[in-house]
Amino acid sequence: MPKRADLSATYCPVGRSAELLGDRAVLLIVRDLFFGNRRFEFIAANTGLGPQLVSARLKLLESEGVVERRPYQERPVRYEYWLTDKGKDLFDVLYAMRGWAERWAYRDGETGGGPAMRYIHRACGTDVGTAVVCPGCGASLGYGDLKGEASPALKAEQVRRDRLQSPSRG
Amino acid sequence: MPKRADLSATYCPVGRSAELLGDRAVLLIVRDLFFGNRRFEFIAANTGLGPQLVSARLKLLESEGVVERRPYQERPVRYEYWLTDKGKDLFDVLYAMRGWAERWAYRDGETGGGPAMRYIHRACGTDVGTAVVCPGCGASLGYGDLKGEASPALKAEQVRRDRLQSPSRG
DNA sequence: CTTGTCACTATGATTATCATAGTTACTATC
DNA sequence: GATAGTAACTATGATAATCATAGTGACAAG
Repeated sequence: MPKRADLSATYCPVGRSAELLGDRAVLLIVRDLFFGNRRFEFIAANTGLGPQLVSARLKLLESEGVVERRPYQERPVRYEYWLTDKGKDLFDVLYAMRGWAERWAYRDGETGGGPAMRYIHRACGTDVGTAVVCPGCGASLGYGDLKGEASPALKAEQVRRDRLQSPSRG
Repeated sequence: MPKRADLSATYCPVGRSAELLGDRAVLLIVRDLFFGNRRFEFIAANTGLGPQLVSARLKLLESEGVVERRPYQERPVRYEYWLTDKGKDLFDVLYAMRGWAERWAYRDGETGGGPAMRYIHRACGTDVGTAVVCPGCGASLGYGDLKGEASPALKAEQVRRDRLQSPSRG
């Protein structure tokens, strides 16, 4: 395709977000980073995206200040990708996307009765469903307030990263 | 590019949403529909997208049950596009995107001091800023609870649809 | 000195997107 | 009644993004 039109030259805030977030690869990578999946190879494996796409998008996200590259070892130098504050602030967007999908994107019983991903309010232990305000205690819910638990179906499909993320538990 | 990988075959709710929402054109079109911009030509003009893209995406959105096509006149038959309940439920996602952009995507003073788009809680009149819970009365905020007001900068750039949307006020 | 790990880059085929122009089905004006 | 709108699209060709697959560089371990 010809160079895609630059839509960031708008005053509309949705338009500005869309320039970055209107991209499957970006969304999936950011999702994985929220899940604690920080290594290049695992991001590529878990998202199903090719390495060039992952590489290109991580560079884009870094240049946008959403992601930060940090070496986690020398000899050989290897990098991990971490969300910055600007990146962590995308939680609301992904959480809203998740809520919409839970309500509309599954056939009945597809996930075995419950949601594909359950969220528990850490402070009071309530299962929040797809709410943005805790139905138990009324607190508003942001990044860090929630503990996610994937359903068995979702867990089964996620790339196992036990080996690398917890090398001592082998 | 080769046929893009189908990522909807996942149990991850963000992945399922991303299949539809990870697309600039989809986001911009849905935004315009929320703004009440329901005609093909105006959507194309206001989003800056070409007619083939708008056509293709509207068909996709219709097949996904997000958008509904309704004739607004016979002779010749002309259609408008309306959000279904499933489509209206995307409000939270776009509102979260807007909030993120307001906080991160503008240089200081770019919009003349305030946000690019101001939202007022209809029930109590409070300017909600980028909150998901009204800072005035504590109610949670969804589609219909808010009244949006574009900043002068944003207004100036939007396609004027006064003529067609209110034909009587000429 | 061969194998393995991890973070990438290179290549070629395929397809989505863009800009521009054209089509269809009418109404309104000259 | 021929021409000029209007609105919702479709057709065409150029270009660039994406995919699958393979390869590279830097090092560690056996």
